[in-house]
Amino acid sequence: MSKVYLKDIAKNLNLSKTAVSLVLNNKGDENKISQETQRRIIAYAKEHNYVPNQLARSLSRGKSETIGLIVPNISDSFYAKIAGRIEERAKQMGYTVLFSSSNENPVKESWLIQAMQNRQVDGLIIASTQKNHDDIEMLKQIEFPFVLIDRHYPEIETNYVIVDNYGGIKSVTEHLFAMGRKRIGFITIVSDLEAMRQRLKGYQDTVEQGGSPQDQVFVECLAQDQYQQRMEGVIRTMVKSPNKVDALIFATHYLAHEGLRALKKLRVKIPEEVAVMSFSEMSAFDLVDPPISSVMLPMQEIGNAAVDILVDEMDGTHAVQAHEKRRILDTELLVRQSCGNTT
Amino acid sequence: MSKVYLKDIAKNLNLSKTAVSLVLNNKGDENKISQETQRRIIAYAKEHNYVPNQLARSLSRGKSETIGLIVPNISDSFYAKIAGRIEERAKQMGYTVLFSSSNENPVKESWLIQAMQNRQVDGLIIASTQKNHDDIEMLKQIEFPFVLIDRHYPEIETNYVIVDNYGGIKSVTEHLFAMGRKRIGFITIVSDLEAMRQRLKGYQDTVEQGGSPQDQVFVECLAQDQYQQRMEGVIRTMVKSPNKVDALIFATHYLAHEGLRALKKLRVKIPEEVAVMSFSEMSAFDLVDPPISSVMLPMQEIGNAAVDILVDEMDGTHAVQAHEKRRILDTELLVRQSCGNTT
DNA sequence: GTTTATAACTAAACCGATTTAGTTACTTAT
DNA sequence: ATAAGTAACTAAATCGGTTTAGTTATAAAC
Repeated sequence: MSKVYLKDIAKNLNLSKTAVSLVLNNKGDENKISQETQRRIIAYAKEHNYVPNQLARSLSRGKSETIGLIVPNISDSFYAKIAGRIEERAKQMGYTVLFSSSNENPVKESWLIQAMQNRQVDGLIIASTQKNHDDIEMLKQIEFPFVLIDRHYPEIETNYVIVDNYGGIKSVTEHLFAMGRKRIGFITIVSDLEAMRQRLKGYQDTVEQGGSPQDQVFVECLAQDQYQQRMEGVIRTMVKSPNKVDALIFATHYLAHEGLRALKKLRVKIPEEVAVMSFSEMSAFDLVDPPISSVMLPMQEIGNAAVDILVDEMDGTHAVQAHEKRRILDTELLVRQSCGNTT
Repeated sequence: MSKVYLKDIAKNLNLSKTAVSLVLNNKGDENKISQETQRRIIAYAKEHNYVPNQLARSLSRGKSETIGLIVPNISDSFYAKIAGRIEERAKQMGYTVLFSSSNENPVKESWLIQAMQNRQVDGLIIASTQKNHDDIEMLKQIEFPFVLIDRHYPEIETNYVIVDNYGGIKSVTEHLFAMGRKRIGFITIVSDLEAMRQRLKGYQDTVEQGGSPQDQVFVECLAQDQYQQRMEGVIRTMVKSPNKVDALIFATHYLAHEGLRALKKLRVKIPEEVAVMSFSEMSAFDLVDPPISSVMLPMQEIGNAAVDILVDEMDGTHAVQAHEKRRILDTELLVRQSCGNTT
C-alpha cells in the first residue's frame, strides 16, 4: 500500500520504465506500444493509484508547469481577487501557481524573482513595486516569460496588463464637473508608481482643460506609511478651510477607506458638503451612507489576460499577437450616491 | 554568462561535485574540507551568482521546503489575510508556500491534496470544506504533516488552529441581552461546518439559558448558493413581521454584508429598530452607518500558529507539546454602535 | 619499518521521472 | 536466401543536485 513508482509498475508488468512512461504520457500510440500493453499499464496505474512525482518530472523535462505570482500584498482585496482569478485560470490551463508577496519591498521582490526561478517556475506574473528596473530588464534579457500586471515600467518594453488609470480618473473628474462641482480635490499618495502618476495626471489635465476658468487644482499627497495618521488633518484642511473644495477624489480604495473614516469623524455631509469618489472599488462601498461612487477595475479580466498571455509566451506558439500582449483595460464608472447625483 | 551549475563550479576549480555541494551546504567543516578550498568554492559561487536548482535539490533530498496551503477561497478577505500571514511566517522559517483554493468543493480539495503531495510539499495547511473526511483520515494514516485551520473535523484527532466559535457568539448574544434586547434573531447559512454548528449552538444555548423566560430563538438558515437572493425576504420577515426581532446576529461577515444591504434597502433603523452584530469582521464595518459591532478573529495568530505547528511536525523535533497543537483561539468582541450601546 | 590515524578529498549511486538511440523478432520484397 | 522494413519494445543517458562509501597522501604511533 506504499507509494508506487514508475519502476514498480515496470517491474510488476515485466516492462521497461520507458514503455510505462510513454503510455502514461499518452505517447503510446506514436511509439507503437501495443494496445494490449497500453491497456495493462493504464489499468495497473489506475488500480494502484499511481501519480507521478512532479519534481522528478519537472527536473527531467526542464519545465515545472508552475507559474510564479508576485504581488505587493496578498491581503489587499484587490490583489487577492486577482490572485484568485489567476489561480483558477492557471489551473484550467494545467498550471499550478506559486505565490508570494513582496510587501512593496523591491529587495524582497528581487529575492522572490530569484527564488521562483530556482524553483523552476515556467513563467512569472508580477505586480511589481516598480522599483526593480534591473530585474525586469534581466528577465527580458534572458527571455524569461513574464507578464506585468497592474503596474508596468513605461521605460521597458514588456508584456503587461494594466488598467486605464488616466482615463478612469478623467471620467470621474468629468462626472463631478457634470454634477456641478467646481472645486475638486484629489487625495493621493507619494509614489513613483506609473499608475499613480497617471491618475494624478488624469485629474490635473481634466481640471485644467475641461473646467471653467476659476477651476483649480487641489492636490494632497500623503506618504505611503503615514497616510492613516495624517488623513484627518488633510481632510480637515481641504473641507473646512475658507478655500475649501466641494468634491474629493481618492486615488485608491484604501485612501478612500481612511478618508471616509475621517469625513465621518468630522461629520462632513456627503454629498451635500463634498461629493466623494474613489478610484478602485472596495467591498462595502455600497453599504456606506451614502454609497460611494467609484471606478471599478476589471480584476477578473486582469487575471485572465495575464494568464493567457503568459501561457502563450511559455508554450512558445506565439499565437497571441505582440500588440495584444500590452493591454490597457478599460475601467467602469460606478455611480452611486456619494457624488451628488439625483437618482 | 549562462547559468552555472554545481558541476561547472567543480570542473572549474578542479574539485568534485561532492566537495562543492558539501561546502555550499555548510557542511564543509564537518567533512574536513580545508578552509582554503572552502574559501575558493564560496568565492566562485558568489562571483558567478550560483543558485542551486531547487527541484533537483528537493528531489534528491526528498523534501521541498515548501508547504501547501488550501483555502476555500483566496478572494475572501478572511482567508486572504490568513494566507498573507502564513506566507510571511513560512518565509521566515525558510519555507515557500504553494497555495490553492478549493472553492468550497470537496472534490477539488481532494484533488489538490493529491496534487500538492505530488509536488512534494513537506506539509499542508488546510482550511477544509469539511466534507473530505477520507483524505484527512488518509493524511493522518500515512503520518503526513498537516494542520487544519479555521475548520476542523471533530471526529478525527488532528492538529488544528480554530477560533472559539461557540464562545464568540455567546459573548455577542450576551452583550445584546445586556443592552436590553429581548428578541434576538440569528441569521446563518445551511452548512455542515462544525464552526457554523458551534455558532448556532452558542446562540441557542445563550438564549435558552441566559435570557428571561419569554426570550425565544429566532433562526434563519440560508442556502450557501442563494443567500444573496433570499436575504432581503428573510430580513423583511424577521424585522417587519408582527413577531419581529429587536436584534440580529449574522453568523459570518458576508452574511452581514448582504444583510446590511437589505436592511438599508428596507430603511430599517439600526440600532433603534434592530441592533446588529456580526461574527467575523469585515473591513469597512467601521464606516457603515452606524458602525457595525462584530467579533474579531485573530487572523494573524491563526496564521502564525498554523505555521509553527506545521514546522514542528515537519522537522520532527516535536518541540511543541501535542496538546499545544490543538488550539482554539479566543475571539474579541468589538463593540461599535450597531448594537445600541451608548458610548 | 610497518601499522594506524587523520586530513582532504572523490567516484559513483541515488532521487524519480523523460527521452534518445538502439535492439529484437517478425514480415515482406527481391 | 537475403536485405529491408516494421512492430514492439528496452538500455542507458539525462535532468542537477545530495550522500554514502571509499581513496590517497601524509603524519604519528609502536
